[in-house]
Amino acid sequence: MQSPKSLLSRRIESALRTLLPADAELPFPLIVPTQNPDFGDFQCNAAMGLARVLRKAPRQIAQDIVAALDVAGLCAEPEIAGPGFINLRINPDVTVSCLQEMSQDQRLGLPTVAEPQSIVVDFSGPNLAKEMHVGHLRSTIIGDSICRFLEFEGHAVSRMNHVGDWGTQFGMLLHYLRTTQPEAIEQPDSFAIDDLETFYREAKLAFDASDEFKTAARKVVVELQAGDPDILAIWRVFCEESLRHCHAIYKRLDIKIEDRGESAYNDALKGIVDSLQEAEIAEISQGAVCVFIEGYETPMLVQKSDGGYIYATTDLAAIRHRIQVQEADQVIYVTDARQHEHFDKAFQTAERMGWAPADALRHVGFGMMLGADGKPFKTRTGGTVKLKDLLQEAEEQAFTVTRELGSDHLTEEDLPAVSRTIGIASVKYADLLHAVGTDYRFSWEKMLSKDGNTAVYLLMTYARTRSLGTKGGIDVQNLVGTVPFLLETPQEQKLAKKLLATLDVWPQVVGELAPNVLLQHLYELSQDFSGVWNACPVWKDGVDPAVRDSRLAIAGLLGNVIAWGLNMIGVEPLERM
RNA sequence: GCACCCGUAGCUCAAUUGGAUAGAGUGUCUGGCUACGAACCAGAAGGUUGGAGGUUCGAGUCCUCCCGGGUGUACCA
Repeated sequence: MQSPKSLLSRRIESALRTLLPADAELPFPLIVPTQNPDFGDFQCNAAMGLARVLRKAPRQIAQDIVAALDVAGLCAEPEIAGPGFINLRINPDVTVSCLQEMSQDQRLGLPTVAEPQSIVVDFSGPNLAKEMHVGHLRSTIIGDSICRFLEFEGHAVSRMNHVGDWGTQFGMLLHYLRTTQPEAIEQPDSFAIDDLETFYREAKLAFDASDEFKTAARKVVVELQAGDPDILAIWRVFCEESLRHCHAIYKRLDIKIEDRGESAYNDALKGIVDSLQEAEIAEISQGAVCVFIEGYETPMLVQKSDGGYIYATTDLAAIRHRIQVQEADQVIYVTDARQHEHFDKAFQTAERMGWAPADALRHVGFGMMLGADGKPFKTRTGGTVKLKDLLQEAEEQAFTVTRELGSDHLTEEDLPAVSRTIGIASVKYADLLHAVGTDYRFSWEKMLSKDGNTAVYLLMTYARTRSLGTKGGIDVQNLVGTVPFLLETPQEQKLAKKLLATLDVWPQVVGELAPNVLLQHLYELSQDFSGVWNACPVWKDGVDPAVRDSRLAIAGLLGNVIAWGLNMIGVEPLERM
């Protein structure tokens, strides 16, 4: 469906076409929402920009635009202000009819893409040698949310877990496993490591303590790379166990992802290097095979001087595989921003080699999670925070807060499940609320605070929309799209316009892969609804039944929007809390 | 050294990609539950957008130079 803004944009576009040469590019954006309601709902700033092109005074151009503009049935008479702003105020009946249309659509008026693509999203990607830690949190949460965006758009999304399942540290781990738990090889089903971190530490201790161990560990690496069946079997046992740990986390976070480790590309690595050399894109320098890239001092190494391959080689192989074998139209990498240079180099190289079309590869780099002191988030003793501990802590704190505040809507038995949801939702929300690209400070206090912009606020708003009908025995969802909207108060009108703005915000969210823009919008919606809640009674004596129905329907629609929005960040709303 | 990112209210963060008076939350102050969820709402105070130039009708945003912080920078990922 068309939002009021897009309806208006079309009219502006027609008006501008009459004033500009046929081949001229239209100014962008045609209109933007006003920041101040005194200026109406939308404003067109095109006149100022066209002043030079048309060699006319901007205010005169604004008048010309207004003269050519047909706003019949859409908005009030445009007003020209300041240097040439054109202010536009949407007719109330347009708001109502658009809201009606939105209410009747399962997708809330949001379209699917005309040409669905096959898109690979590479995210999470922990190293199987160790336990998942906070460093994987942002990639996992942001990556999942991006997948949800693209899936909702109608794309075919492959969620790929490019786990670190290869490399020298596996020699140490596998040899340690072989010596301490030989029965694991015979009975892989019964094998389990309680704590990967401890296991790693113990293996490292053994490695450092004994030259014999070191030699054996290095031999294991060689055998592993040579494809020795016995060693491969141990390797599989270990990787599967480590992956079980990962998927326990994913399950807790309600995240689906498909594992495809680095090792899957082993057989392709030699071919990658050969091709690069044949194409004379790679050359040998200081004994290593390197790709020099314009603008960078240092090359990207694809083969070490000892003949070994490194992550750049694997990433190139993965790119080629994803584009050529998986037939992806697009590959999106969600990793921390520090890897920007690496991916820039890899992407440029892949494009030059014809392994990926231009603009098919995209790196979404996120900032670091910092502690209250502004330094990387660590435990009190300076250690790495395990992801499972962080989630545990979040759930426990949510439990405490939930119980302290109490609820007339919950029984004691509801508490564990509800607080788990709140805890996990809070972690996701606090992360995605921040712009992806920048560092942010992690704060337990803010995240689970009882007031402010938190997951709890949105969840509570949703629960309130759902419970609003109970007093009259009505399910508000049944009224959505079936009763007329009567927007009597300023609060309701504001909320109605904001609901329609969802249609305009969404393209930006998915275009920029910016969850924070979505959450900002949902928060504003919730605030506007709270305003309605306090100003517009539903069950008070004397409320006109038609007004009552309208108010219940708005609550119902808002609930649907919040539920949808939370779903886009991987949060399932609670009916009661 | 070179490259990239950042510097916005006491604190944590936004700012529709160059638009009008830079916005939220928190904290501080004032007020509000016989109406349905107060985990809420209404209002007040709080700013030389690190600094200096420049580009133009208009700059937090673009260009140059400083200051301060972070990250990367040849065989880890």
